[in-house]
Amino acid sequence: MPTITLPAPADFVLHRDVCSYGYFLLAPNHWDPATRTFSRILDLDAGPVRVAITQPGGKGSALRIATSRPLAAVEKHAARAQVSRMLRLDEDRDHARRFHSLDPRFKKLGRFRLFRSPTLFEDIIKTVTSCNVTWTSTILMNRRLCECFGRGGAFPTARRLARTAPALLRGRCSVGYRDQRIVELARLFATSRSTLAARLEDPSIPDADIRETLLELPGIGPYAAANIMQLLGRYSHLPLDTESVRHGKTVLGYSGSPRQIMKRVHEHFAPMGDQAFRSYWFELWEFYEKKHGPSWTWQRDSTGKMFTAAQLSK
DNA sequence: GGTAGACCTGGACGC
DNA sequence: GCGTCCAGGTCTACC
Repeated sequence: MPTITLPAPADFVLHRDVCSYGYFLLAPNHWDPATRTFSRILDLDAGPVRVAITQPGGKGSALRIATSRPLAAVEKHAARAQVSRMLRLDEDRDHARRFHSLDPRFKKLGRFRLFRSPTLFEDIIKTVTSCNVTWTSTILMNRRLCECFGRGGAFPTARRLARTAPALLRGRCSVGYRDQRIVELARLFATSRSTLAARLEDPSIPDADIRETLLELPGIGPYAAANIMQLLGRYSHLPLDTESVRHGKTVLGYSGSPRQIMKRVHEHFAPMGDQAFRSYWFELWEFYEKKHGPSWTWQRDSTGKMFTAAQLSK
């Protein structure tokens, strides 16, 4: 099998940094706990390719990317770029230092990277499919999106979804009333990619302006906007949802209405400033891992389907 | 600015 | 196997 290599930052640990956010459990992503291999289909210009990523040399060593077919030089470049985005290889020691100086609890484990998708569009659609549904439905929607509309099992591109009838999307992928919103989002990214995506990924634009832009998009409310912001590497806002309320009650000991608890959770993490989300998230993640063991041991079809609090309470 | 109700689906539950 | 209820953010209408 053809392979390419990708240098990793000195503190990078594949199993820890892949299994750091729920999206590693969503199609087309696949994590094999037994071999500690991350695999998925990437959609490259010349066609889809399956990649299987390992880190044979352990912490800080280069990543080995096995590909299902030989790649031309330009494709290797594109594959490396997509993998780098997914694994946040651009976040280096300075990011870790900044976060761990504010919240030293996670320094020993070295946690600060959060897994994301190879493209911003996939991150946004994954966020939309996680709104107002249980986690098992999110899993199902993403699987069907890849099966029905992705080239060779890849996540569908904006261009593909932009020319999909909403009713077809609903019928095949069980996305419900999100059908129209997903198609509208796809059209925005397919037709104005150069402006919208570039704006959202422009680090020189202040958080408040990015948030405002996100809130104008169909299907994106306060929760989704904050989540997309962390996926963009902006950690100042908290995506507060029912999980946050559960966390506020059970871990932080708050009581009151969901609204009151959310407000207190927000205030609790406010001192972390631009690192608030990382502090919040890894505290939440630690809670899940106490219940189910390290996230890199979770089986996609068992633990991976029921790690959230709603399932835990049953 | 705050709030009630509709939007869909899968899963749990009772019969 | 069927019907009912519930969980889950966003959006719109209304106060």
